[in-house]
Amino acid sequence: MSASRPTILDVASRAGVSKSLVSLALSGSDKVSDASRQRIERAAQELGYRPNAAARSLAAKKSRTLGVLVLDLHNPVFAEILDGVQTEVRQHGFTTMLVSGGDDPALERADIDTLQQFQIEGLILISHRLTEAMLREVAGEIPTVTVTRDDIDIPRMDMVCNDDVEGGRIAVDHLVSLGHRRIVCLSGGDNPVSHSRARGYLEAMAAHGLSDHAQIVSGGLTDTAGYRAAKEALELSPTAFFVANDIGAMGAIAAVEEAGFDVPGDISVIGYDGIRLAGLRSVNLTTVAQPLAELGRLAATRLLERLEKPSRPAHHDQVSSQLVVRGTTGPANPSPTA
Amino acid sequence: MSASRPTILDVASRAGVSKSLVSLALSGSDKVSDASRQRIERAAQELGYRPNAAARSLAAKKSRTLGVLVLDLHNPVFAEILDGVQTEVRQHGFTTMLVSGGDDPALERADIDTLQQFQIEGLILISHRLTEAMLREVAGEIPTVTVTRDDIDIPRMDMVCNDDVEGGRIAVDHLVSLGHRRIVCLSGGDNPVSHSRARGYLEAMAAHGLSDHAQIVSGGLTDTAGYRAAKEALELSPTAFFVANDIGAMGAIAAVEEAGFDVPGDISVIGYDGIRLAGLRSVNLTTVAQPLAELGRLAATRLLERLEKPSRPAHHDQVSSQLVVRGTTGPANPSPTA
DNA sequence: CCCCTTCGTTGGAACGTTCCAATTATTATG
DNA sequence: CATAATAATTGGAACGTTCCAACGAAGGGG
Repeated sequence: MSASRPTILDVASRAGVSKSLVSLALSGSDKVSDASRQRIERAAQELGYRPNAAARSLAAKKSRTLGVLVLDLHNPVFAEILDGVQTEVRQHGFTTMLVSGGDDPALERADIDTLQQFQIEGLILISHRLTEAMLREVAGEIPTVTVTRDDIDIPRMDMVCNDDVEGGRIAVDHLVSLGHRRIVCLSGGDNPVSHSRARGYLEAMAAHGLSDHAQIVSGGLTDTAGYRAAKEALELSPTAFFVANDIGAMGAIAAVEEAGFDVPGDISVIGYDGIRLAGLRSVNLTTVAQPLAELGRLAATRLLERLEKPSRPAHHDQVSSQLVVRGTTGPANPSPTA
Repeated sequence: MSASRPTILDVASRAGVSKSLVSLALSGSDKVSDASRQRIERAAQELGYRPNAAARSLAAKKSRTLGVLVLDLHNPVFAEILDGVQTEVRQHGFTTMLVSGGDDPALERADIDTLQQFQIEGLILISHRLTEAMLREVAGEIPTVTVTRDDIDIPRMDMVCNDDVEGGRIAVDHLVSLGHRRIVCLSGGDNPVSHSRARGYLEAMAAHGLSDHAQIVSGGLTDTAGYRAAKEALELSPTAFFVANDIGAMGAIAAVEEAGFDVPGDISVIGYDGIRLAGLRSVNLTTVAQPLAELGRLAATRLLERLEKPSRPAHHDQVSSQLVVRGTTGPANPSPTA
């Protein structure tokens, strides 16, 4: 019937020392005698003592906690980035607090607010929904690193992202090498990531003298968005789709097959991200794979570095993607509609 | 040069009132004059004041925060349950703190520790990795509700789960109605969820007089686990697989197709969960769908109720699944191996 | 044998909030 | 117009921790 959780004072009295010494011992100070340390540890153990993070963060003025905001927990791509973040963060003795964001910038801003109320020391944004103004505001208040966007230059804000323009080019190069010319880009909508990928697409199309065939249909980054965009884009009688992300590509394939076409026999589809799921034989999606865990790891590293040295100039990391050829792309079929 | 974040005292002095009144006003007390309230709100606004959750939780002895532990962020099934949790929790003015759990019980236990340090008021466990002893310990310390497990009866611990036994039966009934007899169960391994589903499978097989054909191959709840289990189970020359979850089923289909069989022409595959992704035409998985968001919503509701009335006896909710017939199941092929 | 250093330990202030009891301002009542 | 009742506001204690200045006890050097 433990009235309430034991505090440091309970531990202190049980060990027969002062609360200060308990604090010292539990934080691993070297100026505590072995005898005391042992008694303290035993007392803590016996009482099932667990430090109160609220009190700690209040007194120490630091929380040893990092906030992480992700765009959409439904898309496994974020889980894979998160893996990288977690690994790195844990190694440094920090805790992460994860929020998944509502669907619009205001909600997302509110989530960051919540995070800040918990006195997080730094913020990792794996999302691009925030407006530039909001982002500036946030980055001004707290060390921030954004993952997956490279469109904004904010003084103290680190960015780690994939070279999405290059990725777009890689996708197009692959399709062109298979003989495709009517390649339609199913963009992920109005956000920096999708813009860059679309830009890479346009540049590569131009480089191949296919500017006349370049067409972008704007969708979103979910399966349904990919499905709808593909359905619409089918009107343009393409021989291939470059879809802005893997989950979207899976949706696009669904639309293509539903319309009675074969992938890749009639229409090739290439995605972007390199989520594990897409590697399954039954999905077997050709894609432009980002080093996802590495992206997360790097973001955590940069943030941790900045906590050490807050005034350091902004670091912009860019990692490269790699083409992963699987089963959804193949030689161009001259008349897929037939 | 904002030395540091504004506190309630800054707001108070700017509004020309005492800190107590600010506290009152900001918590929406009705005993604050309109004039004061307005001045306080304006001052807070202008200063960009954000309450310090650590201080608040310390003083109020409650954090208004719920902890959520999920088994595996890579499986979209958890995101869908989480949606339900979030909706409900937010409506009640609570915040949720999400941790994703390491791979083993000890790590998961450590994650719960972290959650507890943050003084969460209640815990939602969407995981079944904890040992019974750990679970008892945790549930003894903090109001807890577990989702997706129904194997343990702990005094104050609420449980909400799907009727997995019934679900297993539904799957088998469906396959049998299509003429299948050599139905192999690809179980999700050694955990309560998978056990129940397997039990439903066994019961239904028996009910149909197919006990002789009942065979369980143990795998896991990931795509790769499903893939491996299917590969192994192919030796048993089945005409259908009942896989313990959708992601696993996707892996299983990959294995089946890789072995040169057609789904569902040669071998039918039915999954379990009803994740949105599996509804995509390109996946088109027949499955036993749980009401995922509802599961999450219910869990949150029960937890919130318990916070009101901590001594209430444990509530065990069980929701029903529904068969969703899509494209991966079809009439039995008498000799798929041929 | 005294003083100085070092080691181990301690009490108290501080962190930013909530909550309560106490105080003051305002309004209603006879 | 005094008094009671009510409304609005306030200061101070408390929450559980960290951190700092200060303390006593040993030990070493002169």
